[in-house]
Amino acid sequence: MPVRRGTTSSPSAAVEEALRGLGRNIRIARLRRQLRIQDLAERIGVSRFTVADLERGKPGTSAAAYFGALWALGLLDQADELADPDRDEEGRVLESARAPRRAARLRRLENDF
Amino acid sequence: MPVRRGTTSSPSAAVEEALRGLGRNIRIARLRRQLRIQDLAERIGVSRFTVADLERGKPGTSAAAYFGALWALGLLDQADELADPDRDEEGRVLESARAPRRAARLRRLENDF
DNA sequence: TCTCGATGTTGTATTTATTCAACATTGTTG
DNA sequence: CAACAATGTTGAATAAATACAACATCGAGA
Repeated sequence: MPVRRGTTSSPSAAVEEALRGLGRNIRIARLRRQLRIQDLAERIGVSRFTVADLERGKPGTSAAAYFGALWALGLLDQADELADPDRDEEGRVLESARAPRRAARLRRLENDF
Repeated sequence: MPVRRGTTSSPSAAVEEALRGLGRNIRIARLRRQLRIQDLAERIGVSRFTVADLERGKPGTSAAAYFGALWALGLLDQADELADPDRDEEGRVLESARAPRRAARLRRLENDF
């Protein structure tokens, strides 16, 4: 009986789409820099097959391969903004709604939201 | 003799750092939403161990796991900007400075690295 | 203190990614 | 057209990710 393997067997459509888009962008950036797949692979430290996979947006390929490609293309700094807490408006709202700014020290919270 | 495995054996320091940062951001976003590791894992479709790995920034973890976490947290749309060709100034300059389309010739030009 | 829930840690089994060779396909240039 | 370069494709071997159980740790309450 095959063990359930959610990651690669059925990632959500949104994730697949996002990874395909990222792969396309990486390929465009590589071509603009006139690098062969082999060149990019050597800079990252993987085989040309892995680079080909990642340019197709293969979900199971390691995050290090994708980020390594960004690094080799001089685009890694853009990754710092991903899920940046300062830009996570929803998260900030949720947090501040449950952790009052000042008046929480006098008595413990009794509301259960 | 062990086969060379660049991806996970020695990703560049910049990539490791970027992935650790992404993992930290994902963890903060999860905590703000009051989700347990287990909750996030179920939404993504992986085990709690994989989520724990990705929050530590483990390089070898699949891109689908990272992106799945972003998706589960409602942060996946930010990934569209990654390596966006429209924002790749260097790439655009390189391309416009040259007429042809594909990376066909030029093997003597990139001797850096 | 004790219990409980969440998370960390470790060892193992299974599934998968990764690599590579060989060959096919495509595109470019002479 | 012919030759070459880049990339695509397939099948097999190996290394690694993933899942899981079991146990440890840690903090919050009662």
